[in-house]
Amino acid sequence: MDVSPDFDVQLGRDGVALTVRDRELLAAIDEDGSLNAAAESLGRSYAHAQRRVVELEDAFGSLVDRSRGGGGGGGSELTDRARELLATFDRVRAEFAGVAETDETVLSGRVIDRDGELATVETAAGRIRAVTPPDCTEVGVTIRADAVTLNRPAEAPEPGGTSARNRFEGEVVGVDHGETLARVTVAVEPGLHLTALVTVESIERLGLTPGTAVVATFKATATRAVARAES
Amino acid sequence: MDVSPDFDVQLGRDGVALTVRDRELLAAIDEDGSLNAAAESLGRSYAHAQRRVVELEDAFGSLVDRSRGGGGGGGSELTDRARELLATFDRVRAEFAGVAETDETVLSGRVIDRDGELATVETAAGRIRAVTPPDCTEVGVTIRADAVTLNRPAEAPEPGGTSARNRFEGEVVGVDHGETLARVTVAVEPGLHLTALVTVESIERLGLTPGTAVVATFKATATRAVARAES
DNA sequence: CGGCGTTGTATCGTCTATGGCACAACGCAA
DNA sequence: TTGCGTTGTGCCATAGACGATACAACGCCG
Repeated sequence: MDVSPDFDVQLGRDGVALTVRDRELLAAIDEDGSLNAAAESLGRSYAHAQRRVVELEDAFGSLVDRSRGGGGGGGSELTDRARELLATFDRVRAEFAGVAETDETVLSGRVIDRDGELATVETAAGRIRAVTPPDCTEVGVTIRADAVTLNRPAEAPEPGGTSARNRFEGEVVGVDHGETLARVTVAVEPGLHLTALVTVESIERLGLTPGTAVVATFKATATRAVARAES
Repeated sequence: MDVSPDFDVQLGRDGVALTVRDRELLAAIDEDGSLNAAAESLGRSYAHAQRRVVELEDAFGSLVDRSRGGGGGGGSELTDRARELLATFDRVRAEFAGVAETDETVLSGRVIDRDGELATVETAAGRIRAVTPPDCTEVGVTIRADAVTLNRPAEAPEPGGTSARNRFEGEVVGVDHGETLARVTVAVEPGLHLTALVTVESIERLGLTPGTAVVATFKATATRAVARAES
């Protein structure tokens, strides 16, 4: 169907949400040294920017040290708290961006056992442990490519020795080289592929080429199931 | 600082974005069998709902089979494509929700080597391979708890045998039991903790209690660095 | 002491998203 | 043929977000 997932991040606190727009504003204040110049350089109204800063400080605490009068008329500067806030915003945004970018393999299956948030799902590829919402049996299981680690069969950890609850033996059927990252397609059942995102360094180290036998492992806590329309 | 990350998902296509609101609308149409009743039950205006459906179909193709006149005056029904769209929307949303929920450990460090998207970051815990944006040396590395797998030292995969590029030996210092999931805190350096999200099943299987020696591994492709303010 | 560029504050106009409403078109059933 | 509940369409009202403008307060500096 070819849709592109997109997202908006916000950092919430006390009912106020710091959005991308706010992030830009704070960054511009940091850059320009004054609330006025920041609004100007962003093409926004000073009045609104000022009100917004007050609003944000109401919820997040002191963010901008503002002073009026004095040499040059005054100016503004970000507090350490504001910088910290920007940093966590960027971190969160980077995480989300990672999710939006990396592709995933989706398997449909049926919940055959459940224990709180965790369920065992029977799929065409075998049984998968995944985080599952309550009250659903027909589910789609999504496995993000960056969550799948590939191991040489001889050195793959035994199920009892690792916290990776899902383990599938398979054979590499395709390697899609990027510059430094590569998508590896692993056949775990005839006609059933799992894709893993690994570094080209790993490709070379493990000697991954079509035909190579590998063991793919991924954690139950990194695997999510969602209810599937029973149409 | 105690902020709560939040997000809005959308599925984009041809410049139109299918939002949560649209998802609700389509679901209501599916439920109520008519566009009219759907708008009613959602407390929205029919006019706007109808126009929105047309807008969406402009971008996504046929979504709602609508018929007017006839027994009961007509009615509407979702197409298979619409159902598929809802399913992928839910999957994407579940992925994002997972990211927003699971906590992460953040390490600050310096890029000491770089190869395209991938960089080696020197941190207090050691060297970490992570996906890194271009043009930054002072970075914060974030490691999501659900991306960290714990292994028994004896059975931990050798660096050469796995695609998990990051590997740290440490000692369990805390286990925060949930119902079926648990957060395990691992000290990889004195005073430097890494948290992993694992199932309680794994806790028992690996015998994880404070003092247990473990090897924590996580993939470079699941680890992201972001530029840090050099204040 | 006046100038200057800033911060604060109030008010107004605009744009956009949305609900409210009116009315035509439709097609089956009584 | 009439009634009915739906879809389709146009127009207006409302609310919120935001820019534009104006003006007071501030405090160093020449």
